[in-house]
Amino acid sequence: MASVRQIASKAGVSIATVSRVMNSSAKVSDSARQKVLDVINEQRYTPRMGKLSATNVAYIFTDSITLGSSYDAGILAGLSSGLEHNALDLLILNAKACRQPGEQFTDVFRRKGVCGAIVRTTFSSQAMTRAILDASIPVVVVGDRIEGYEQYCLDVDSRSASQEAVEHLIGLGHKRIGFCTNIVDDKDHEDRMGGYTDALNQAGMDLDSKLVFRVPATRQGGEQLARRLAAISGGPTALFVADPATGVGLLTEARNLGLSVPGDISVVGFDDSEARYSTAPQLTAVCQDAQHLGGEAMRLLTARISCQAPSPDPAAGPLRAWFEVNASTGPAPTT
Amino acid sequence: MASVRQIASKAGVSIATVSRVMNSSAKVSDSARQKVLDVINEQRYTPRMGKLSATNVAYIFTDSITLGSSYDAGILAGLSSGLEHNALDLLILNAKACRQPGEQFTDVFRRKGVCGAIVRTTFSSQAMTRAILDASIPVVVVGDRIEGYEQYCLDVDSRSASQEAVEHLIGLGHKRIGFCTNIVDDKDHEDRMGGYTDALNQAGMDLDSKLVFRVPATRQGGEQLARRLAAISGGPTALFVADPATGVGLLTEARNLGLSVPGDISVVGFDDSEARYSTAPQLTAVCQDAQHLGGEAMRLLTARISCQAPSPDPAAGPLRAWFEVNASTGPAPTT
DNA sequence: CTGAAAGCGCTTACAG
DNA sequence: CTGAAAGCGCTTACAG
Repeated sequence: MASVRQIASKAGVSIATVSRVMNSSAKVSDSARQKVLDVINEQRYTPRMGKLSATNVAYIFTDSITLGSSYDAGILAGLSSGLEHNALDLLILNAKACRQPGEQFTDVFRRKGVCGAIVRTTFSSQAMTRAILDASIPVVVVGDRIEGYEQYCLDVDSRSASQEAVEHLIGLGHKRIGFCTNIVDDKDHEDRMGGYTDALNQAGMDLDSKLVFRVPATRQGGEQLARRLAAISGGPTALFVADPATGVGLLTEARNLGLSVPGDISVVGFDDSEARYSTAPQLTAVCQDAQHLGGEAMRLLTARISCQAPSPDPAAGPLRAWFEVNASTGPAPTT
Repeated sequence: MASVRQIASKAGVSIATVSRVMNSSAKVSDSARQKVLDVINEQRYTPRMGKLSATNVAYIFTDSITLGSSYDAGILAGLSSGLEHNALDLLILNAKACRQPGEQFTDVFRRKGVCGAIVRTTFSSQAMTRAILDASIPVVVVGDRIEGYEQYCLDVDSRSASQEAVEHLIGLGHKRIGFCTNIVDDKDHEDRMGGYTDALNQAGMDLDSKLVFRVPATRQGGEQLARRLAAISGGPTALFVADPATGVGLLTEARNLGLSVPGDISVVGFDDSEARYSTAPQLTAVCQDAQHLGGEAMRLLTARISCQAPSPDPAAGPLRAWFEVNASTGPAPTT
């Protein structure tokens, strides 16, 4: 609303003095400064124009923002490690909400001082991810692989580790091996499902759609899954759960229900932090390191921002998921 | 470096056309637009002046940024819940690094479009917290209570719940009850230590400084603590561990070392998420809800930003820690 | 220390 | 669609 001119006239000084107060320039008398500050506070004056700086890295969600998950916490921790060294700050953005009517992402990024973006995406919002990729700033996509933009995508391949996990279950004699995934799809979850079907195929086993479950990727989802498993007969004797919180919730509620892991059912979880070590039993899991992923994404992004090493192939040092056997898997029950 | 004028002359158009291209205004021919875009990309042109908007909420660390902890993950999740509704975005800032030479926080906040800040602070940086509080925008402090600014501080009182926890241990017959806290102090940790000493005093027990431990508030710190406990004789038979990750690491490493919890040693942890449910044994703990704290901080801050309900007393609905008995505490060993 | 005036970088009617 | 020119909001020598 207000401008320097109005503030100046209300305060009974010139616009130059208002400007000096705003810029913490020392050469203003205390009395003049006070008059100006009073009017500024009263009018809630904020300059409408000014110097722009683009020193923010955006962590931008094309779907809803889920900062509570271990995946996002890990990524954020990784991202933040590269921040100070580069004098950058981190801005959390919701891609759906951040645009004003008719605005392009280029405009949003300029308006918000964003010089580079990490995109957190899912299948259902690929169009939006493409729109962000077409903005005029460096972008790195995590968790998905967008056709035609492969070099901007940094994902952890968990397909072969997932296959290994299911082969481990097959090797333990399990015949009915289930799979549980999130209610939202992305490339990461497709990989895990792919590893599951690869292992079944290779062993000549059929995919039974009754053994494929979908619950929200939360502790509550895992608890719900445990109750479903306890309620059905002829259910799986082993399960590959493709989300960290789901696996933890499943173990907790299984214990409450008197369902023994791995006695009654073997569980392979998925871990992107170190949750597998604190569960009881410790969770056999396909693992990735979300913090490392965040760190690499930041490294790649800052290199692009400063135009060092255009890095045509980020897959040079691929990020790998691995399979780790702990205590939640065992031989198939002999019925 | 470059300005509209230079871009215009290099592209062979007028500054008006450059401006139109920058603003996605439709009335530019494709050929002119392309010429301008080429020069802009080549020169890496970014406008130096422009419209300012202040729609960011800062989560500002006066110490190092620790986004990996469950406390920060919870707070962020809580903060983000109030974001979209208010058309605000979240900016992570390091108070030490964000100021340019001679700059005040007021200037930083204006430069970065920050209209309100949540301060994440510790004892060692109270001066910086005060400087932030004196900036001209609404501020809420979490985790500490700054003298003279109590109404801007939102902290969870864990003192009485901590006292209750230690009384629980005393009631179980423990005589040597230890306390473990972070290597960095803040009001939250002071509360927990206070509750510990309150309970000892009330029971007529002396504080033994050999039973007070300090390790980094991480899983590794907890593992280190377990090894220290295993190595000494005449150590505590019960322990109140004032940090979430420390308690989890302690349980994990204790199991590795063959130290039985609660058989050999009872452990009361601290939990700000739901970690206590996935440990083995499930952790008896003083609990707070970091996500709820973040949500309340955001509610308070947005009310101040929009000048609704000046809310003179945020303690109206106080945030409370509580004590929860699970399976990691038991009777003192009979030696 | 202060104000009138020039200046900066960008945007926007206006005329063609 | 485009440019010359006026305009906007803020900043900054300059003179006092």
